[in-house]
Amino acid sequence: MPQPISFDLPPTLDVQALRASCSRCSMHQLCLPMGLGEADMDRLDQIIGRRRKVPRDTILYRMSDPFVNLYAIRLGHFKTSQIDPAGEQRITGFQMNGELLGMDAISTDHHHCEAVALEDSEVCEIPFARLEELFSHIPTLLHHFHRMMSQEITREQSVMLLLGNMRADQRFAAFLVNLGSRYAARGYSATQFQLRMSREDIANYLGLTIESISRLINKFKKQGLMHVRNREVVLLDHAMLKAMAAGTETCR
Amino acid sequence: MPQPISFDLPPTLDVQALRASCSRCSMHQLCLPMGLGEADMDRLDQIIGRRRKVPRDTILYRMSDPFVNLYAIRLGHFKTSQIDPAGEQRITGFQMNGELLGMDAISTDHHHCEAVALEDSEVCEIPFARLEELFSHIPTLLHHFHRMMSQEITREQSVMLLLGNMRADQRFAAFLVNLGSRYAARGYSATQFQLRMSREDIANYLGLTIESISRLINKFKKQGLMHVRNREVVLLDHAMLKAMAAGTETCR
DNA sequence: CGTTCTTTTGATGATGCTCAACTGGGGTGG
DNA sequence: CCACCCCAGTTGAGCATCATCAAAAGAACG
Repeated sequence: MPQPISFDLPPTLDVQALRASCSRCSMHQLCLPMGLGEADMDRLDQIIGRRRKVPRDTILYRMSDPFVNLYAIRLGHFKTSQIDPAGEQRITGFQMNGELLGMDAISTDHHHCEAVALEDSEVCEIPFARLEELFSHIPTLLHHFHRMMSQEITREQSVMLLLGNMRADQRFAAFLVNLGSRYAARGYSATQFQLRMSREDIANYLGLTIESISRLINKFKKQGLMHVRNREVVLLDHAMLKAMAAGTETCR
Repeated sequence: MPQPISFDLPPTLDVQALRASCSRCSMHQLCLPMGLGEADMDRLDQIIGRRRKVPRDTILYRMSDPFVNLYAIRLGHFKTSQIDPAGEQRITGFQMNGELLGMDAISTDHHHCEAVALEDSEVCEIPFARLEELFSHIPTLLHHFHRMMSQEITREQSVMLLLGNMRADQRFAAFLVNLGSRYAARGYSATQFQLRMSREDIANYLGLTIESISRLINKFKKQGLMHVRNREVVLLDHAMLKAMAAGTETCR
């Protein structure tokens, strides 16, 4: 539910605080400004409209909304979903801070998926038209942007492999290991973290049912692969989980 | 098997003939030069190294080859495949003329998949570093390139939906309809075409077995949805196939 | 403390895989 | 020319995996 607006702070101060600043953002090593000098980072800052708070369960953009901005996640987690041909909501990915939302919308000028915050989050709005203008002046920025788009392509390829071949236990193991490594890249623990998404979201994303996820969690627990308490997860046998994801170890 | 090299033509003439020319290519409405004027098309031509023949079953590039070029398919068909964690070859897509190969390699400077010609084909080699230089001078080209990368992202998303949810008959119907619409975009029949790939490739791509594909073909035939003779296909009830792909019609 | 939503657990069944045998077309060599 | 082989594709029987349905148990929230 929306918070009441507070009137007791001078609005100018708020606007200042809301202005994005890549150089002071902890994510600038992973995010769009990666590898830029101070001067170029400032130029990027100038086009980034504003920092925007996105409360939990809020829709950042909907399917077929006109495409204006990319969004860099400054803080928090999102899920992206599409409506499949049969009319069902299907989750295509989970995104965390430092990642970019909306790249699939470039091709048609309309969003192909819907993005929802999994917790109270913050994004930087990046007007794409202005970003493209900037590219001709900052080749480094352009190149890194291409890397990020390409990375999204390879990410989706690995999901394709997962959904096309792997069995339920492999999928779930791969999911956990993937989350862990992304947290590790952000300086957090690779083996101990909180699931920001519901079991239902996980199941939906992995092409399984919520019941299957529940059973898998139980099986993994019994085998000493992990601890789970509600959404708190500890990966106890990371090596084994990786091997299972790779299909070299099977889970009895 | 490789053809013997012919020595009875002046090599200079060959080189001329092999030079790419976007303006004279029938694919320039779909491919990279879309929307460019003559002058800009010439500049693009200048960086495109050469037109290269790729005989059937030839590997255009392998996984983890260093990334130098993108390839625009001028003629023919390709498949791209990856080795999955379990060590199996898995097909991630089928590409036809006017489409771009290699975009997934940008992120790491190495190819993530292998591309093989399904028939005798021709590609244009596009040195990516030089293409990126050109972008700062031709914004239209840059924008269209972004659209193509974005399109690849949405293509993969739809495969994710297919592999994650759809049942075997839906997958196969979707596969056929998709091929048809791509042929239609190239001025060919949407309902009558030749499969360039083996049953095995189709099965692999759709996350099914070759036996399932065989049974599906039979079922579709019996229901009067299509004719199949070897690799020759006629879609008889296109509407029904589309409905099946969408899941609104079920196949008894 | 009840209500509601999420998660767990159990029983049953369908879908599509595995394994195995068979078919048919194209090429090769005697 | 025919026998043979080889490969791609087809067909059949049995089975594993995971979905479905149903119901209970547990967490979250007012």
